[in-house]
Amino acid sequence: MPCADCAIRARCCQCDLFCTVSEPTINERAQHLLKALIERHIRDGQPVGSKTLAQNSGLALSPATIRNVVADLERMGLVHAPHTSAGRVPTERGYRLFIDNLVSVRPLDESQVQTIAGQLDAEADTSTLMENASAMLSELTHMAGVVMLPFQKQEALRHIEFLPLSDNRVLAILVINERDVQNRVIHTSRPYERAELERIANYLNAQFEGQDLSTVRRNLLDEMQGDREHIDRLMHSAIEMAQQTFEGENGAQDYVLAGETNLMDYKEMADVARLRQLFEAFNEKRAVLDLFDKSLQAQGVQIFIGQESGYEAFDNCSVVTATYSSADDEILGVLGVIGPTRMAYDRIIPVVDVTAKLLGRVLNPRN
Amino acid sequence: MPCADCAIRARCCQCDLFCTVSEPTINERAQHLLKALIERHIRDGQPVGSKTLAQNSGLALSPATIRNVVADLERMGLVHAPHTSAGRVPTERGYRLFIDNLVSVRPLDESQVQTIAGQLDAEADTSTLMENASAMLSELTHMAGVVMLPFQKQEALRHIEFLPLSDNRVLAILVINERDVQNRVIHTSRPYERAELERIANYLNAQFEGQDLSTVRRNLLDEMQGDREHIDRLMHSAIEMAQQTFEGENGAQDYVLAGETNLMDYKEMADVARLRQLFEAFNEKRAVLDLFDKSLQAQGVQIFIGQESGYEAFDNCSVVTATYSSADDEILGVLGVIGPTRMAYDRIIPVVDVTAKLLGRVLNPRN
DNA sequence: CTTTAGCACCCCCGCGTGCGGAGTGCTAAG
DNA sequence: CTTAGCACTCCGCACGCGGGGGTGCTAAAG
Repeated sequence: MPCADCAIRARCCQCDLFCTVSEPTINERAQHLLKALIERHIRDGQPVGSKTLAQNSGLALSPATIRNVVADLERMGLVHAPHTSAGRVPTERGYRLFIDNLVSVRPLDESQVQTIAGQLDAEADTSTLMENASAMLSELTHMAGVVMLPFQKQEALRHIEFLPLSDNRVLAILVINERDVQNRVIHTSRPYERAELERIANYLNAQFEGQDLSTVRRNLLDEMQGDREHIDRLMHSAIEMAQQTFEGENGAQDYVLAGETNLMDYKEMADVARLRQLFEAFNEKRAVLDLFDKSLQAQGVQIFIGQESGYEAFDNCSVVTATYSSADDEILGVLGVIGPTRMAYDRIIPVVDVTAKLLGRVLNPRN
Repeated sequence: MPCADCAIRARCCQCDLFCTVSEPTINERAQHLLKALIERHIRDGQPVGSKTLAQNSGLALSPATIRNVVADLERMGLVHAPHTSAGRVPTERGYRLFIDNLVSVRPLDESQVQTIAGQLDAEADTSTLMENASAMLSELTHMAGVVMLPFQKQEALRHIEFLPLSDNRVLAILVINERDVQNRVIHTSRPYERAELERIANYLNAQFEGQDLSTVRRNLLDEMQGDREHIDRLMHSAIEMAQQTFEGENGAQDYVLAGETNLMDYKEMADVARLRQLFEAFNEKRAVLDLFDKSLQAQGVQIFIGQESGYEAFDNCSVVTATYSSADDEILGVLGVIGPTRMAYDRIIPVVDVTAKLLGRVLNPRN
């Protein structure tokens, strides 16, 4: 059952990656009750029982009736009772359904949007901007904010330069895209004179200037594979050197994290061992990067609930991401927040959404 | 009472900053017992009672006698009983006395030193080196490792390069001290040709390579006042910029933190609220930087116990720092570890000490 | 067939109680 | 000064108990 009217573009029926089980039909009333139950649980964190639900759902039903319905929901795996006689708590599948079909997102009013926009200073340099965005996300949501650094889609080699260091080491300086300068130390098989390095650099500059970095890499490989009799030693070194230089250039992505400590306030995160796991994941970065990478595949807001992320560290967490894009709708990167699964999605989603849009807009004037 | 034979140069009697109360005389036996008590407590984290102490101290004394002595220690504020009938736990003053006079540091054996040395790769660039050092500290001690970035005392201009950008902008690239690369966009009053920029760079390189930045700047100013023709505003602003960059960097010190999450393992850190405070302090950096700044005043190992640090976030923590220095004993920076006050000082102190020495040695060949 | 009231049951939670263990301070004797 | 003995204190733990919130089932009502 595709959810055509899926208000937010969440990872759901559109992709069969997570939603392997097709939901059995679930009638209007049950949906309404599930929604009320989840909203209630999000509000106070307690298991919610039939009585509260009866008073709270807006439907004129007796607790007994509600018990029957909720029992169905439990059979469907949408809610779960922590113990025999407690109320019900949403399961991950329950949250999934809620987010895909039920949640009523509360759009931000104009003044809030203005506030966010005001925080994203167009004048600041990129990394400061990312930090601000991240800090803002974490502040607005009281959770951890993450902003992945934007891709440099076209990495045109602008200039390359080598400087001799001691001990067979050479400092390579690459200028990419007008203003990005990278430098790294490479180890060579023999010492090089400065003049020699200059000639190598000249050759590479003449040959490759303006080309995309990946193209450069490919071309270098080609040249290596050809006959190479006519390639003199100089050329050979040039290529060897360039090869080494570009090898490390795998576009290692990175992100800016803020407000992790906010997470320590939630009672569902009280377990120090889990907390440690989570913070270690933040440090290692791999999990977050992988997850954000997945989010790149579709534009807009996506949500990973608990185990959907595939990382144990995020087990009791939800991750809400949104891509931010350039004016011509090219995706530049991803941002988002990480918090306990029990989060106020109706507020969080628009915050992430709007921040992403505004960040894209601010980023736009630049290259 | 100055402790002339203070084994490790700790913040103690030498400076009256923290040690305001002069210890009443405390006899040999009491010292021995205090030492045994603290060592025991460090080992198992439990309050230690008279019986354990009797069996453990090596002195042939009955529990009753020991009780008397320990009661004295309590009156002196060196130990403290959590409740009426528990054993004793060292107070901060107790730890202070222990560290200043009693602790028997266990020097690392040669193989351990070699291991550390092996991890500090002299080939790596500075920031990687700092990260490695920090990671190693945290691993060896199972606590949080901190390495403050070294000061750049002498800033020798190694190479300068200009690249024309669009719109009267020029990208200046400076290589300083072998491997530090700085770059910035400079706005110029008129467009420059590439050839022209090359000429300027060549001139600057020929003229000033190897000189200290401030010297360069002075010389440039001199030249500007004299023969105007050769000197370009461009050159001037390039050097100015380099200077700025470095000033900015020196002012805002920074550090590399590793293994914070280790701290989550200690049961004395189980309180999530305190943990949060601590981690926020790590993020804000101010507290750590201030503390490390204080450590710069004296060479060698220093220890801040609990409230001595003056920061609430470190209340149940101790900070063990050591300065690392160049060959000519000029202090380059500080490193250290942060952990619960109940830490194995006899092991931690030499680890920090040796790491600092080795880091200084590795850093030495450069600049 | 659905909804509802009633009922028995279940389980968590907080509270008081009692008990054993560990350690102390005091006292009096060696 | 040191030590044995003793009374005392306090913590931690297990146990039991009662109340509250909530459930599932059943049977009656709509």
